[in-house]
Amino acid sequence: MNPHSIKAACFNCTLRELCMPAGLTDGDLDKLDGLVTARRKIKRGVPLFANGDQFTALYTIRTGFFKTSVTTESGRDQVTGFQMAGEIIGLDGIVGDHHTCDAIALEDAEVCVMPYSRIEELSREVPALQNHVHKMMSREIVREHGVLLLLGSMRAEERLAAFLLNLVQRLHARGFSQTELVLRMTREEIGSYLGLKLETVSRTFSKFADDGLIEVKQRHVRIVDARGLRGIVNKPACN
Amino acid sequence: MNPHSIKAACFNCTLRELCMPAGLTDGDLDKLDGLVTARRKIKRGVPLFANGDQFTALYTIRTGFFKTSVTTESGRDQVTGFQMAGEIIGLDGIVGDHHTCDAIALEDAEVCVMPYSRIEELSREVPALQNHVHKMMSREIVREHGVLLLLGSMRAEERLAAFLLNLVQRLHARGFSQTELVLRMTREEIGSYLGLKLETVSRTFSKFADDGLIEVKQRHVRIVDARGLRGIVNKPACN
DNA sequence: CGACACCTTGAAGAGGTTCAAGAAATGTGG
DNA sequence: CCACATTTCTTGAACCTCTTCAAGGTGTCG
Repeated sequence: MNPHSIKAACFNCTLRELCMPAGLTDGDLDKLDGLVTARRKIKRGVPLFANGDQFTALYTIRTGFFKTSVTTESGRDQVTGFQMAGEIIGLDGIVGDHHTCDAIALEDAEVCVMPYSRIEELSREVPALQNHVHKMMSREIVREHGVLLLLGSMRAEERLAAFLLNLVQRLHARGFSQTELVLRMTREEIGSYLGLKLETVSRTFSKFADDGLIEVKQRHVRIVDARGLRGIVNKPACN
Repeated sequence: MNPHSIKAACFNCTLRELCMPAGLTDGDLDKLDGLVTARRKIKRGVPLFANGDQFTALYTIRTGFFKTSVTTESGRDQVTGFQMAGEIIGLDGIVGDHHTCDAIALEDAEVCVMPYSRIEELSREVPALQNHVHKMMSREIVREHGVLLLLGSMRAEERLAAFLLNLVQRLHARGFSQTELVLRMTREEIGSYLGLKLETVSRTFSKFADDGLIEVKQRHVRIVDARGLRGIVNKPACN
């Protein structure tokens, strides 16, 4: 895959506004040629990188769906996020030259490989890229703040409602339905992310369905009453 | 406060190895002159910045102790971290030009103000600084991964043990005792951070004391059996 | 010294987990 | 293409951890 084809691909990529800084000049775009050195296809279930792997690059998801998770020596396991097209993974590796989490494809996927050394070089030359990189990292920090809030202060129903609304909102931003979604992950993975057991996730789905908030059939979910879900997340001002 | 005095202060600062990149040349140090434009004293209980404040700078803590917390419109509240000397706060503000959390001094404190625009400029010129900034942000992301693991998969005793060990380890890295510490935060703030109620925190402290793991007298804690605490955190390989 | 914030402890209750069994979907190999 | 194995999901019942509510104790600061 030669650099030229990559450049053309970035230029024409429908995801550009998701993963590239806005307002780049043509000169900037020329310089950013070579930021993405390769594409990589990842089969479902396969790690893009794993805990302990040498850190060399950040990855932008072109297609597919990933989960990231951390694991302790004692076998504890925590899903830290689910990532979809246009989102970046690998930021955890910068600090220690090695990745500290696993990134596993939940469906066949393709990513753009951006060697970190190039990111460093280019962001010295292109302030818009520099700013963009900083914002990506800051965004990830703020996202995790939200998850901390969820894990630290919400009950099962609130967590799952917030999770569904977040997922569907991100999918909608990518042109998918605002009301229908297909879960790419198992109940257990949802549970790990939300700090719940898979049985609790399943039961809560059933309860939402009983209450007429959603329709669930395995991994297919239809949001029937988004307002109702939002009510569940926001209402309890009790602390 | 003139730039020269700041430069001298950074140069001589005992915290330099905590908050500055290692291996700077004299030329680099000259360039980094002007990174810190001011110092700011913050009284206990006062916010350094608050949710919604315009983002202008990052702050390195010189002395004192902070907590950061996020709040929702519905009044939900979550402590996202406790920060001590040499640590940086404000990274949450980069993505949206406004801070999304509160940073409140838990004791009288002093911070070094580093305007973000200067950080951007200087890190284009000084690769060591650029790398350092990236690492700081990555470190924060990894730190939060750890908190997600804690909140998502640990029980009360495990959380509190992990919390104490983390605190004492960071204090030790700053030259304080490995076994004795004074908590700067209330039981309620610890509880918020750990996703527990203050009563549970209090009870768990008492239990640790009964079990001979620690001695507690209000905010004074003495680690009697660090190995035992580590055992609590690591043992349960059940998931 | 008195007011206020903070901490401790008990008892009852709720929410989530655990264990268990069965159903539904998915994938595999013949 | 079907049968079988495997994974995933659902649901029930008992249990346990943490929360809630309540009261009293301790420490701190003006």
